[in-house]
Amino acid sequence: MISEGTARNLVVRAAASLFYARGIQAVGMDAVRAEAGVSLKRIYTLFPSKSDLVAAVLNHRRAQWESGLEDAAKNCRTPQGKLLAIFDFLRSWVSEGDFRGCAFVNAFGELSGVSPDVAELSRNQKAAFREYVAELVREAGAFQALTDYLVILAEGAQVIAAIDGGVDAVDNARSAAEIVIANALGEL
Amino acid sequence: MISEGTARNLVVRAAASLFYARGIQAVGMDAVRAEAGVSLKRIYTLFPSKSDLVAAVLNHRRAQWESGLEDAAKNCRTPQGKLLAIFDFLRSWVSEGDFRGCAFVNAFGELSGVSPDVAELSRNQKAAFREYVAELVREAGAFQALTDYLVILAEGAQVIAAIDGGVDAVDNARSAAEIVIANALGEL
DNA sequence: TATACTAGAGAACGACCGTTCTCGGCGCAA
DNA sequence: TTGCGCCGAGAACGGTCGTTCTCTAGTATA
Repeated sequence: MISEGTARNLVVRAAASLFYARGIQAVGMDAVRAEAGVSLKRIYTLFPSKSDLVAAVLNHRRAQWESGLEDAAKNCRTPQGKLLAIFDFLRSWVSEGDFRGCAFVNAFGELSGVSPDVAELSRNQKAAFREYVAELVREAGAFQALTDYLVILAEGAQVIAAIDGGVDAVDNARSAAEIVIANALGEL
Repeated sequence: MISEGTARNLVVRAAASLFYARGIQAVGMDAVRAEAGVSLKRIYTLFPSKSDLVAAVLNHRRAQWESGLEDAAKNCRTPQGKLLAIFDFLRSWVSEGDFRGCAFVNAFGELSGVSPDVAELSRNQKAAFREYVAELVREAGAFQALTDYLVILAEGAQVIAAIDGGVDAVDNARSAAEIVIANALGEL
């Protein structure tokens, strides 16, 4: 039999993929069962309700996002480079083909009106991303407003890339980021 | 009895408000009936299915967005002023209190995976907004990449404002817009 | 081998939703 | 006044979903 940890992973990954592709409410627990290859009974011992599974999926997404960001920043030496690496990471993610926007933005739009938990998880993820950017902006010695400029560009790029279906928005956001970074460092 | 046109308006406005507040799938047709004060039978003669009502709501949202944009631009003489007026319009909308992001972005995140119609209506709205910005950028004599910078800032501001629940993101986006506009006009 | 336990497959259950139908009442034409 | 047609209220229907239950089969232990 599959170990508990493995089963949990299978379920979270299957649910993450299905929720992301079709929306959360459009995916029934039976579809998760079929995709994960884990029985309904098992799923319900791992996650007492669908809401708990949704929360686990969002936590999984957040971990993915954060490790992706750090991987992209790893090879950059300067804070400015790490800030621009955000857009390199976005570019590779958007290029994967099944890109459909930020999972937190989608979940927030679909469920924040009826699920305070989803709303809070989304808020937390955005706050954590903002703090990640803020720290880099401090290291770069730029004024703090740059933080919000870059966060807004990154979120806007994801929205437009999802709806337009191309990678152009990310490249454009990166160009705009270069402009506001240069401006914030007094290089213009 | 209520005239057909009036009933149609009542239904679309009620549905727009409920869909926006709670998400589309979370709102049943019976809730629309209660909010609009129009019988289910009547609703189904006006809109053959819920999908048709969703499409009507999105068209209504698009008209609202476009007239709001034009109202905000009306008092501005220069193209640059009209471009910045986008963020003034966003500011007043976000400040209304029940703001929960762009209805098209929310609908896209919730339904684009299962409804090509919703996906297309969202794409069309974003394309129209982009064209509105592009025309102003042409009039301003700036290079065309500015169009995408501003569109991305506007969308990002809406996402962050929705999740954070404040108006700051819009003000920050406006500041960033001023920087990229000045840059595009060679004023830096 | 016999037994007790466990897990999976899938049926079952209750709730809800989109959509249609029924029924009772109101207005209107002759 | 009488019949006719339209309307709203709400019941009804078929389907789906989240969640639980049943039944069967396999396994480990004594």
